[in-house]
Amino acid sequence: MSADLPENYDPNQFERPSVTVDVVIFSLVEDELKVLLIKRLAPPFANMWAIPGSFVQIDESLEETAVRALADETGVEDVYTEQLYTFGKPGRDPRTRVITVAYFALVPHDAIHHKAGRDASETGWFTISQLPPLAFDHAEIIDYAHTRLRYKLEYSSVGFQLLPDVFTLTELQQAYEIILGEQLDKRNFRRKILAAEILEETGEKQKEGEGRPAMLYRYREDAVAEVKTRRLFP
Amino acid sequence: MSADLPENYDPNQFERPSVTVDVVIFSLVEDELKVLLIKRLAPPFANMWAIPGSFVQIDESLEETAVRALADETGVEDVYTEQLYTFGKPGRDPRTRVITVAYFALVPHDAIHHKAGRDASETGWFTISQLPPLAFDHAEIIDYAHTRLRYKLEYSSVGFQLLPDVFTLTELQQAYEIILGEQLDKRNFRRKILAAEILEETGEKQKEGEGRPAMLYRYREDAVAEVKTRRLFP
DNA sequence: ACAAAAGTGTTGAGAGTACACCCATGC
DNA sequence: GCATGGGTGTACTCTCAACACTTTTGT
Repeated sequence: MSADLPENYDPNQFERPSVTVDVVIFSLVEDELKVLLIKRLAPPFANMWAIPGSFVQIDESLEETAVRALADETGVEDVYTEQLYTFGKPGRDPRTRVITVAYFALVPHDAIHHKAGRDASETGWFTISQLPPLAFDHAEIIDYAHTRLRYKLEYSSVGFQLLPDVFTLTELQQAYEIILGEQLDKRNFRRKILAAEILEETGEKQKEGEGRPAMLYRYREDAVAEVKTRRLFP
Repeated sequence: MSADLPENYDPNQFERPSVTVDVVIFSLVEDELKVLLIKRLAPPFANMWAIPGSFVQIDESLEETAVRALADETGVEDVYTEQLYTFGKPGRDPRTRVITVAYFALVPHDAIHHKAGRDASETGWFTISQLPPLAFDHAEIIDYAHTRLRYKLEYSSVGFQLLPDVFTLTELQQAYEIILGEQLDKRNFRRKILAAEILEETGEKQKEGEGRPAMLYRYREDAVAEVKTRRLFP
C-alpha cells in the first residue's frame, strides 16, 4: 500500500478511481439460500437487479462502508461480514473507473426488517440458482461469494450465522444441506457436531410442531471451530 | 460494485481515494522463506522498508498493476500471483486516503534478476521471521500474506511455484519444511505426493552433489491438485 | 570400503461412512 | 393408538502416522 508513493507526491498527479463497497447478503428464506438484490432505477442497467453497495466515504473504513450498506438494506447490525475480493477491471462500469471491494454477509432471516421507504428502490430475495439478469459484473461477484460460502461452510462454523439464536439439530442439518446441496446422514451429523463442542444445550425444548419436541441448542460464543485440514502433503 | 451509483452521478460528488496495488513477493533464498522489500527514500517513513507497489493507472486492471510492480522489482514475468486482501483504514497513509489492494507472489529464486538502477531505491530480501521495522501497515500485510501462504500450502500445490522447473523430491520436501516450519517424514511425504499424480519424472538425474544422485521431477502443467478437505460436518 | 544422500513397506490407531430401529409427544 | 419427527449405536473401510534399513554413487 502506497509503499511506493513517489517522493514529491501530488494527489492530483494520478486520476483517481471511484471506490465502492458492495455486499452480497445471504440468508436462508423458505428453505432456500437467497441473496438480497435491489432494483436499479437509473441507467446504466436501469431496471436491472444489482447487489447493494455504497461509495466509500473519505473518512470511513471499508468495513464501515459494508456495515452501513448492510444496515441500510436490512436494518440489521452485528452480523457476520467478510471481505471477499476486489474487482477492478476497467470498463466494468461504463460511466467511470470504479473499483469495488466486495463483501459477503450472512444474516439470519428472523433478524431482517427492511427499512420502509428509505429510498425508492425495490428490493427482493432471489434464490441463488435462479437469479435475474444482473447489472455490471454482479453475476460474477455472486458466483464468487457462493463458492466461498460453500467452501467456508465445510471447514469452519460460519453456517450458524444464518440461523436464529436457538435452533434444533434438524434445523441446523437442513441449513447445511441447503447450502451444500447434498443430503447428510442424521446420526453422523449429530455425532460429529456434538463432538466439535461448539454447541450448548439451552435446556429448553421446541414448543410447536408435530411429533416429539426437539432439544434447542445455541452456538457457543466461545467456540473456535476450525477443522484441522486434511493436507495435501503429510 | 457501483450497484448503487446514484441516479445523477457526478464523479466529482465524492472525494476519491487513491488506490495502490502492493505485492508481497516471496521466494526461497538460502534455505529460508524471504520477502522482497524496498527502502523508502522520502517521507513519510523515510529510510524504512516497505513492500513494493504502484498506483493503479486509470485504464489498468488490478492484476496488471500487480504484474507491473512485480516485473519492476524482480524482472520476472509469468509467476504466480494472487489477490490477498484490500486494506483501507483511513489514516494508514498520513498524507492522503489510500486504499491498497494487496497481492502476493511466489517467485522461484533462480528466475530473479533485479533490474539494475531502474530507480534509486535499494531492495533486499528479508527472512520472514526477522523483518526490519516497516512503513505504513506493511507488517500487518506481510503477516496476513504469510498466514495465507502456509494455509494454501496445506491444501493446494502452490508450493511448486517457489521451486525451479526441475527439482528433486528432497528439495521439494525441504521447501515444504521451511514454509510450514515443521519436519516431515520422508517416506510419507514421497508416498503422498506421488499418489497425488501432480509430478512427472524428467528421466534425468541430478548431476552434482555427494551421495546417490536423485531423480529429477517436474510439476505437471495439467495437474489440478486441490485436496478434498476434511469437513467439519459429515 | 566408506561416506553421503536416495529410495523403499508395513503395521496399528483413529476417523469416516453406511445403515435401521425405538422414543416422546399431540391429536 | 397412531402419526410425526426426534433421537440413538455398531461394524467395516480407509487414511494417517510412526518407524529403519538397503541402494547407488563419488572418493
